[in-house]
Amino acid sequence: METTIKSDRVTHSPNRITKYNAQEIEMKWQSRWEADKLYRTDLEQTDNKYYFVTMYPYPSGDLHIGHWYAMAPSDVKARYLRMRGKNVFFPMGFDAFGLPAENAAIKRGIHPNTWTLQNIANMERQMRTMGASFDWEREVITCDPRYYKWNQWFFIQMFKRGLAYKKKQAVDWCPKDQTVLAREQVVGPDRLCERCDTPVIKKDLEQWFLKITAYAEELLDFSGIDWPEKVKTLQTNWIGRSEGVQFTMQVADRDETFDVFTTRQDTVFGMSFAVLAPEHHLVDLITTPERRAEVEDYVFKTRRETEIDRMSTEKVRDGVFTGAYAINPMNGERVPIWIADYVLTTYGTGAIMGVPAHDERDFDFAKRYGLDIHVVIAPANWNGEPLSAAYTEPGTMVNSGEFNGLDSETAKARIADYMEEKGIGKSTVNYRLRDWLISRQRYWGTPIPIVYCEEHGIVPVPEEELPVVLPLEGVEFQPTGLSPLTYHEEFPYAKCPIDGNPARRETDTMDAFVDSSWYWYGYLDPYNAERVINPELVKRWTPVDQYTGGVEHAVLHLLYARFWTKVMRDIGLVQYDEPFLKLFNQGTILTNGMRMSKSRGNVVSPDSYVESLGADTVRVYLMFIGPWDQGGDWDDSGIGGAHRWLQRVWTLVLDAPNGKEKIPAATDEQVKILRRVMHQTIQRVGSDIEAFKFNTAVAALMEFTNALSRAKESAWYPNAVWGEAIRSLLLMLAPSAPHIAEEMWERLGGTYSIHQQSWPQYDPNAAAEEKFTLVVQVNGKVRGKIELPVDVSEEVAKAAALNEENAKRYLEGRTPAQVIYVPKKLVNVVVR
RNA sequence: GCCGAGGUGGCGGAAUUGGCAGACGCGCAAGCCUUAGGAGCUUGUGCCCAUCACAGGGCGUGCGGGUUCGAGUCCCGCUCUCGGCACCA
Repeated sequence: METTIKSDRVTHSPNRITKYNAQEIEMKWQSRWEADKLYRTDLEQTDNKYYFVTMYPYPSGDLHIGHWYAMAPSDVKARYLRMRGKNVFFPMGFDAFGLPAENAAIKRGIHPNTWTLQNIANMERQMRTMGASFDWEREVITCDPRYYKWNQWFFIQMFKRGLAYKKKQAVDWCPKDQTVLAREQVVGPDRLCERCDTPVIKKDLEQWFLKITAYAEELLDFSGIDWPEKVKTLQTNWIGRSEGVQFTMQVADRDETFDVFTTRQDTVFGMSFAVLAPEHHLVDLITTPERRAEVEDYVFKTRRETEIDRMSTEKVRDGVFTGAYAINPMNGERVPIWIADYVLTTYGTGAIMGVPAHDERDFDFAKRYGLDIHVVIAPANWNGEPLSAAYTEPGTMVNSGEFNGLDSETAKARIADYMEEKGIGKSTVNYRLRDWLISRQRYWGTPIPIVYCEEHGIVPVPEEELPVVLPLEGVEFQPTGLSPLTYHEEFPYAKCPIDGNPARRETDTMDAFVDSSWYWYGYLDPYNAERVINPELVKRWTPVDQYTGGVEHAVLHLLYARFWTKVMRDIGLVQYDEPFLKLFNQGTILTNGMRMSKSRGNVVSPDSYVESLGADTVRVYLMFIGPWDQGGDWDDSGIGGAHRWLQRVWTLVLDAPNGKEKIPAATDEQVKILRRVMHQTIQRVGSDIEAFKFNTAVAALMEFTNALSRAKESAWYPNAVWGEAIRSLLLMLAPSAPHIAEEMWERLGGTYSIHQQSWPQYDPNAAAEEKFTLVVQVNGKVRGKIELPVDVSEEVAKAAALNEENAKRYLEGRTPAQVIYVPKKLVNVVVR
């Protein structure tokens, strides 16, 4: 030990050191790192590769505090992993197609391309002020033809495989944005447009879909990926798998049949009516002349209702009788066929069996129209009285022919088998998931590479002619309900790739979620003209090791991305099933409980904080305010605390001795304690960052700073010991506050760059405590505390506890009934 | 209605397998320093009682029960907040 070395070290003298000037330091290091290409990843070097992606932003114009909240902690983790020896690839790009650009064009007369590129330039500048370690050389901007060319290529591959198809159906239309939307982009019970909160309406339109439903079953399988339960649940519910049977019903006295789907085949003997969706094709055919007027009125009414504001829709279950009857295939009974809008065309077969006794909706409907209610599953202790509500629980089968007496769960399986045997129906799985509608009647997106020929119909553009370039000139942006490209002078006029005759080009563009479905493959080989992906790099670097982003994309981007990768697998581009091995969802920063958005005008800019306090302070504060996955309302009242801490670190590290006041040399014990705290901190900070617990990682660093300050005031430490502690502090600070850490590192004579150093080595022996505080409880209440060596025996600990002054007062005259000993924790003395 | 997450000081939030509740920070208070400070430093700070005493005591993690030597943590029943879904047969 070197504790005998004389000290001339003294308490601090803040006047002697340079003031912490965040702006100056940050600008200096940002340009240095950039000049030195510090964060350019060597993709050829794949030992210890780690592909870390954080969701790329939409270039709305300004990087707000919410972007920082998403990106800065990701950057911290990327930096940390590099120090742990990983070859981290941490790219960034822009989700550059989409509506806001076009809306800006309409509102302010600026071209969407200009608007987008200006915004990107500004946001890149802002991201640099954050000090993020993105590899900008692999940037991808999705509105670049060299990128969206491959969207078109993918589309054609899917078209060839039947995974992209065009179909006319009732789709969701946003009247404000004048375009259709995917089912996933219609939110909440009021069915609002995801972008502009306008209630959507239904329109019958011919649109392009991607057949995501072909992967429904596979998308339910999350094995092999480490994703938050929440996202898995959201996706699972969204896909909405249900098992049941589909069986055929004969229309009485007619040569027509229709299929129904049910998950409750055990209740089939209780059917007392059948219901078709008003849009069902049979409605017109089977309606009897005397019912026709009423039926047509109802059909007209429902069609109108879907087009008016859905908010006013009350869930009244009404419908009308068609006059026709159907035969229950299980017992030959005739049941009336009704139509009602509570039956949806878009799910199952668009027709149901009505079993009022065992389905709430059917019960309401039957009550309203005086239809029969047959109980076929007896509740416990039921003795034949009418039900006051539908009984939907399992029970004993009654009035069900040969299935009587079985419990309904068993009967479910038996009846399914029976139906299969008799050819009545078959076991079926239904999903709520719909195919992904990707057509958009807007300009700023990837043109769909299709040509319509009078002779040959729908013809894909040959791959060698890609990209179909989105024209930048000669476009009127006013939305008309048709794509602005429709009115372009040249764009719509094409030649049929087969016969060369004049043909019409598809003028709709693709949903921007197509762009984001594969962009991380693009980073590995941006804008390659020859091939969609670089197979070598994709093989070596993907799947992505860690993905971070907001949970709002759970059933949008994150579902589409999984689908896309599975398609890529089936095309032979990748050899695995899932794009992102690990996912972490950070929370959202709100203002007054509301999401930040430019349109709401409630965005908080980090720029003024960066200017006055520095990027390092903002980064640290964002990490510190709470658990990363929690988010919360923006409140800057504590940001001064983060700044003060960095200031204290600055002083602690750089304060030079001035030789005036002597303080004692540290004892062996003090040195040991200092090193112990250091190693405990190394352990804590590392495991916290690993677990994305940035708030407690910062807290641990603050505690370490406090411990060092106290140590420095009370004793002089030998250079080796003190230097090691300070260096560890800086190394651990480096991912969180990269600029100030680099500056102090340089001033201490450290090798450039601190960001290329290794994370300090954790030594469990050095971290181990020698003593612990034994808590002495009497009847479970804390009555005293004793310091004891960690290896104390149970007997000694118990004896010490029983002898503790304050505890003794509670034990006076009484014999302990029981003495509980928890090693290294406590002794609880139980008295009666 | 269904599914999911969550209720801890004045505030943001800490708390392996049940074992010192309130780490860290904000705010607040007192003191120091300063020509001044919305700067900096030191100390204190869950609530209540008590006290010369950093003697002590009572209460305390949304509410009500339970299990246990011991519960923020486990179990049962409520309640409130937030997020998602919403006639899915």
